[in-house]
Amino acid sequence: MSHTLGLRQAQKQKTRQALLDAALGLLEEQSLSSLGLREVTRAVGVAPTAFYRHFRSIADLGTALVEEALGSLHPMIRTTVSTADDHGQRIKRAIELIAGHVDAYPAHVRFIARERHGGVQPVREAIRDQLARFGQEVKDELAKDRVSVGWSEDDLLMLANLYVDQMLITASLFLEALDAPAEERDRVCQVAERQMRLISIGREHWLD
Amino acid sequence: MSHTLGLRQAQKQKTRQALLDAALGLLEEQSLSSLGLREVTRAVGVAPTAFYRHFRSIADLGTALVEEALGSLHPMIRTTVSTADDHGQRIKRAIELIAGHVDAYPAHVRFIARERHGGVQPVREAIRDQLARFGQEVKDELAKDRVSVGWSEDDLLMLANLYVDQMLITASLFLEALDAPAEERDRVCQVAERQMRLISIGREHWLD
DNA sequence: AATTACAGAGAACAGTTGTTAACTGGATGA
DNA sequence: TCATCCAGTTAACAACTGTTCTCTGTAATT
Repeated sequence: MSHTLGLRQAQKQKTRQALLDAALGLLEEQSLSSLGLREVTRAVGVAPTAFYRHFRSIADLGTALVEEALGSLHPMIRTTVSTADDHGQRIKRAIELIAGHVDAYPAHVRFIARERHGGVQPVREAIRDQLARFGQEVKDELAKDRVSVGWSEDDLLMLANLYVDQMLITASLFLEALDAPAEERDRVCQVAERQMRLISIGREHWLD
Repeated sequence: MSHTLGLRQAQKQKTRQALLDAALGLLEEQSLSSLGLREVTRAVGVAPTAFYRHFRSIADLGTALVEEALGSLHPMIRTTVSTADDHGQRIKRAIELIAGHVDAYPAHVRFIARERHGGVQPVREAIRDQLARFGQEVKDELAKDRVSVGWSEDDLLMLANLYVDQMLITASLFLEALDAPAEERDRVCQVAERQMRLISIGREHWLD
């Protein structure tokens, strides 16, 4: 089942990706609900009507961006949470992984943080669904840990979602500190690590 | 120093408030960066140009909304955190207070959640400043607690900000559950309470 | 009673927006 | 080779945007 994707489809996917990239760029200084279809096509250098060959609407493009930003992140999360080494080290690695991801894909992170509570319903729902998946996956990994014996399913999911939210908060802080001096970035790093540690301590004493 | 506010100024403040209210209403299904000046004046029933008598721009109106939504909340937070009774009861009261506030001012809460990471810089900064104030105030109250002896200033502020973020997350969850059946709302309530309790447990064992 | 200040109205401006329809030209499959 | 498909173009549409300038009526001041 090889699909070598003829010249036709290849070019189509190329402009589709160009539209997504241009939109993501424009969204650094505005929200999705104010992003214009013509604005996007103009940035790509293509006729406004060409937009409809790829997306029904801006909201549709938005949900595609959600998939692009979060879809490929699931394996990353799983391995990070599951890898079992020293507790303190694990937290440090998680924080560094978040920092690295924000460095590599700042626009994607900004988009998710911005549109999670943004003005476009379908996009909010797409993000909510993805984050719920993250929650389930983190829960599954936590369940394997020996610290989790005696925990109810509900409590495991509660903790998993707490971790997921905390990751997003941390990512957002790193984003704000992107152009800040190194000392500021270090400070954010330390605060994030301590918050994560405090939650983990709460986890260890949950059943007392 | 009495200022009985002549007829003139009284009427002006009235339309100003009408503009704020109309904007807040329109923002339930879009973001600030897509809110139009004419849209707001039309909703109030006033000429577009009248807008400039009250605000320089939509961003300016946005920062006024931030003040309206968060400015009067400081005393509420202080007393809630400071009141010293049974630990479990304190958390329950805090959650109920958040739920009540979301019920009473859903549009304000939505506005803050949406524009905290939204596309309008001055508004983001206004919200960030207010939340930083909340963090400081919570820290001040936490410092008075006997559980806080031996804590560094940095760690106290770290914890305070963790609480503040958690309050916002909780408020946002209540908002999503506003039109949901009572059982769903109860579920949200219980999850929020447990997350808050887990953080508090982490706090108690922080110095181990 | 006469003058000033000023909230709001009205009209006009150059640009912008989403969406429609009909069209073009090169890749695709028979 | 020829007919078909379809990504992208062109042109046009009514509706909308923020902002300027000028004007009006009435409250506030003298």
